[in-house]
Amino acid sequence: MSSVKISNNMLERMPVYLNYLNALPKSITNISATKIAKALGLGEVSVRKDLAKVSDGGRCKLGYRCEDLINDIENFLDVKSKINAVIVGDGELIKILLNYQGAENSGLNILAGFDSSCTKQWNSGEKMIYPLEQLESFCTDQDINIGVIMSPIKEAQEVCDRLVRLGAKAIWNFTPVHLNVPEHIVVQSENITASIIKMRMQLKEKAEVS
Amino acid sequence: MSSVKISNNMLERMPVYLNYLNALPKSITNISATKIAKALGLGEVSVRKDLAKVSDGGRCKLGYRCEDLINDIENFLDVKSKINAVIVGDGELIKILLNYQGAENSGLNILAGFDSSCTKQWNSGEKMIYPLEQLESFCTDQDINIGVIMSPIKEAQEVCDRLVRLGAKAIWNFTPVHLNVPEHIVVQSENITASIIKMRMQLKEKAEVS
DNA sequence: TAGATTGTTAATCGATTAACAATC
DNA sequence: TAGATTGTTAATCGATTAACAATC
Repeated sequence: MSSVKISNNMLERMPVYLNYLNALPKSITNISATKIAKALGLGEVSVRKDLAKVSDGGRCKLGYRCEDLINDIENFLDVKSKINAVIVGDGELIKILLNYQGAENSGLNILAGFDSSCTKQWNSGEKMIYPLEQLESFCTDQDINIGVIMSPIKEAQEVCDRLVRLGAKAIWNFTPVHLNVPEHIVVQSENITASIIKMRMQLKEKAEVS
Repeated sequence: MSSVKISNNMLERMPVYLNYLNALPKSITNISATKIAKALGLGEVSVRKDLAKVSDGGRCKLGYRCEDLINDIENFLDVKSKINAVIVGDGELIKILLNYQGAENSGLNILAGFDSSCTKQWNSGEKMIYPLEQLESFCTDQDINIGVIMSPIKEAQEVCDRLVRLGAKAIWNFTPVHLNVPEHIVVQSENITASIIKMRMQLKEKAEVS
């Protein structure tokens, strides 16, 4: 079950709702789709449809109980079940993601980092960073679901191949490189450059209007 | 002119093309939409339409001259014209973006960083990081287009307000907070949590199929 | 001419929005 | 009852895909 069909767009809105709901003061116990829509600048009907997909706690006149809605969304997203990840890349970058609270909260359990330019293991806050050579020996004992790639461009594809070989089912790609993977592997690419360009184009459009 | 209408999706594909083309070996002088589509796992017709929107260099049988196509895309995206940005947030995070080459290449000219938890200015590689108090005095001399927010959640909205007051026309938001801004301000939010959840859901779907 | 390619026009698909009925 | 809200059905919009004509 749980096979409610969900669009990518809806999926991206879910964490936004969750974040908004969690930030509400404790004194607010009920919330309507209308209010959420207005607060987040979204379409009222979109929000209502989204919420209806993940919760049946909606009551006429009252809306949803905040607590229940948070729970329903979390259940739907299944953030409580942890999945394992390792990060490969530059030590400083790794350090930031390793200690990023949001990752934990989304159910991502980052086990360790691996830096190609480091020769000794070191402790970055709570988690360890090892030399890249140790990737294989570390992973064989572990069940790795997600491999995070923050490597230099030239190493990205090779690192990707290694992670896939070690059993990663998904690759979270922070490099601008297009990664070639077997068909059954999920690739999620973050594209900082595309974000900058999107902003620039929007700025330009607004400038043209005025 | 230049008012070719462009969808958000297309805009996101553009930097991907650019990156792919730039990575091609020098020996390849011509490339077809078909080949690009195959290499990047995109629809053939999509790519052809995208390219047709930004370039008229397509030749039957030959495709596009790589050099020309790169040029046409760059022109379309207008990455050569620089726009100014400042970053506010944690020093270590700032440092990474400050020295990120991709930002420069996309025409983003980051002037400086501002850290609420630092009391003295320091030099992070090429650029300076100042105490947050100095944001106003620094910006009044400068023409700021984009304000980048990497602050702790609690400070995000306040920092946003300050940046808007100082003339930022766009806010690049790396916090999970929904920012309230005047209507004419562009907000681009990066949502790490949404990315994790998207990956997780895709993994789950694949698991269900098999 | 045949084949590879471009670019366009029409068809399909999916997401958002509008309209409305149902309920407390 | 009136009003706020939910949730659904139909209409609109936009993007992708399919089919095809044009060209070198």
